[in-house]
Amino acid sequence: MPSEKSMKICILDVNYEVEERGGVEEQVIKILGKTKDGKSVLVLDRSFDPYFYVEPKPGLSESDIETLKGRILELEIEGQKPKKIEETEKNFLGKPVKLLKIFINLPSDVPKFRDIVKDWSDIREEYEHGIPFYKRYVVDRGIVPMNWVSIEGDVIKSELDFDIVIESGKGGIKLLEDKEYPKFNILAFDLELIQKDGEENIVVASFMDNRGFKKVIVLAKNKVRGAKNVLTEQDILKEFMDTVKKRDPDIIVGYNTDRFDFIKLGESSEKYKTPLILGRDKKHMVFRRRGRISAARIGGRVHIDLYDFIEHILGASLSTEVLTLDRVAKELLGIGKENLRWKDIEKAWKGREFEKISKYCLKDSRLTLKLAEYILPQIFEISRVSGQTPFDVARMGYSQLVEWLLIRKAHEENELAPNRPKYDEVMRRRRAVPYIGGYVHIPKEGIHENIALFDFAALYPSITITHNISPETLDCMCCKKKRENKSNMVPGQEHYYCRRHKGFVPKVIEELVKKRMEIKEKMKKAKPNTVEYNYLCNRQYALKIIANASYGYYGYPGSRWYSRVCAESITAWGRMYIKKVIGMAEKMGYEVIYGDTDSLFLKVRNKKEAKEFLNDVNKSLPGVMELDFRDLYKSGIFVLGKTGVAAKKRYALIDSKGNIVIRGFEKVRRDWANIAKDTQEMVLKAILIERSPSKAVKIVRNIIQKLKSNKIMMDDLIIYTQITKPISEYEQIGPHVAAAKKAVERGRIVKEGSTISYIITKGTGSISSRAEPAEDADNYDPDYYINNQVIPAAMRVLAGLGYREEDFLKKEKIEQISLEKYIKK
DNA sequence: CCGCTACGGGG
DNA sequence: GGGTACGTAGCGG
Repeated sequence: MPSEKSMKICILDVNYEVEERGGVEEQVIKILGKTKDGKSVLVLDRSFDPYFYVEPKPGLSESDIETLKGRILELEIEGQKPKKIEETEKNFLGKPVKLLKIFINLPSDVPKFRDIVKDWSDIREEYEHGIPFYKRYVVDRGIVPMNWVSIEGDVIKSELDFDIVIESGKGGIKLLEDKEYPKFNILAFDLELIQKDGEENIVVASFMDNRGFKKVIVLAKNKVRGAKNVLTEQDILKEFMDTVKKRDPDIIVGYNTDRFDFIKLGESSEKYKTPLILGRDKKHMVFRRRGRISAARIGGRVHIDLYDFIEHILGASLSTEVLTLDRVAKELLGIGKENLRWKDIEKAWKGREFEKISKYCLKDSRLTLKLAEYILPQIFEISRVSGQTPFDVARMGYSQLVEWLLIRKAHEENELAPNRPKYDEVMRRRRAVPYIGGYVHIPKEGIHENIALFDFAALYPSITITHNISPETLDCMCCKKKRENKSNMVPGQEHYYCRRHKGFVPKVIEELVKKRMEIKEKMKKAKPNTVEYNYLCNRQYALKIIANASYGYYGYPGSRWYSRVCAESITAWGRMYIKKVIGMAEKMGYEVIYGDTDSLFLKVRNKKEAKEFLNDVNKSLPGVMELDFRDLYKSGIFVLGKTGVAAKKRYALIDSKGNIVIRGFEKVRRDWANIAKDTQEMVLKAILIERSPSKAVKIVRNIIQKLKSNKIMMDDLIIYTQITKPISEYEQIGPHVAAAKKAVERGRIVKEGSTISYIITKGTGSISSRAEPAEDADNYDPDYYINNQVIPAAMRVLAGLGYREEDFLKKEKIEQISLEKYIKK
């Protein structure tokens, strides 16, 4: 007997499924929640129907509209007819539009009905047909994930692994004020795999959760200290599922688990015909396709791949440019991985050092858990601001976050969301001539001392708000006649923005910026490192990143609210403001070392001078525009990126605490030989730590000499590249393909997915023709490694110090370049 | 110059 | 599955 009940839950996830009930297919919304006392709750809601809009051709008479409605209602697809039609009116980019809202029985039928009506002559356009059903649901019902709701409904009996399953319906779910989160069970895991006989097997799995639990499962005949040993890979799989079930996590976290660990678990499950059941719904894990990456979904739990979030969102604000678990954990937590290289894991495994690998694996789970405890609160706050589930937030880019927020706000404001651009339109936008971006004050190259960094707080959002930049306020008719536009003309352009009506996008952004200012005020009163302070900090971070992304969204080719003119207007005003500040600095006699878009580096004598400058500037800035002082750096080098063309952000600084801040130098990828990676690292260190460009040059010359005289180990010359399709399918024979073909001719197996290692050897012809599998190569081409590997890697750093390629190649001694030359006194 | 191909994270 | 969502760089031709 179902019993009626009311409860409060914090919503962790929303999803939907199609179920068969009495021979009829029916969609059901599934909400995952958590009560304050730690119970897992599944809420079922069958009261929401999918729909989309069509806009009849303007000018149709009322009877024409009635006929149209009748024709739509008579449509039939596989026995299904539209449920009903409502007439409604919404605003589309500032103008009212009459619409028909067509309700459909099944979510997957929406595109089918839309496909039929899209060619009808009495229909002008269809809208909001591409919005996933569960997203439609949360927007329309005003539900915000990671917030508390009250649920009225019937508790039902269930075989599933939830503490409570409840059926609710329309009006049964109400949003409450946000409060502290309940305590979630968070389980981190990691796998180790070993390749043997061309096959990859899971050999170790480790877990750690936020309730003091840890576990390692190892494939080994004998007992391994600190681990549970099992005899087969299938046993690892079973033990893995058992552990998840017993620990019953709300959130499962890992690092790169969408693209690695869950794929491997899935393959293993297939190999042993063992269904991979990890969810409270007792169903098999599924991959949900999301463009380039598929996301592993586990029913009734939230799988968060921290790497996905770091790659899309957090990475931009880290100083490391390499987003490995080791580097990210070092930067955020101050602890890195066990010092064990990839190849060493294999060696350790072959050497039967099971304990060593267990420890290594468990350390990764620990780092992942600690990282999750740091990062999840950020994801949760972004969920609250954007209205998207943590599962989606962790996998979205900046543009998607802005887009879904705008879609939600559009619904609240009775605005129609513009359609996504079609593929051809995206391509057209992508190919369009780039517009002028931020202003770059060409760096004074070399080494400088005492540099103060200033930047505008949220320059582009402030401009968007101050100048009311929105597609529907652009060159509006209402201001044209009255000539009110004069006060809001884009610098250097013939466009203006409305001064009478607030635009949709600026309104949304202003709300974010105002909320952030309130939070910033609260933060001043709160004690650092308390729960309250950290929460405020994460909330302001969420508000900041979404507000800051709004400019990029106007110019993002896939954008629904794409407006190249708006994007151009924002950068035009941005250039005006930064130039104004640079002009002021110069007038006051400061040397401007470098400036880019919203920031500038000034040479100052001390902090006091920097603060005085800041005060003077801020007195002169209008409205919400504000310059901030970031830090005073002891020294730094500035480098022009690509010479001639756009100057890139490349600089390295030593801050007041002695930390090195590097921008734009790193990133030599794995398809480069070790010799190139190592040379670049040595060059950077010589400059930043020893502050000796001449030593850096000597290092490069030294490596080149060694390459020429055959003194470099072959191992350091190997280039690793993956073969991503069957070899016969390659149209272009790059070096890695040529090497793979040779390996195959010699009887070795190179499949799709193998990584081929090769060396470029001496001889004539193209680079490809001289690529030999590493194990067959008995010589190497010094010129290739000098010109295509070592010099380009070193030049990334040294180009800015005035060196040219020839300087490394000259036979004669290069003139001594002293450090003094680069230090501005 | 264009178009194809790969990387990223993980092991 | 109301699905098909990156940005950049090297190399061959």
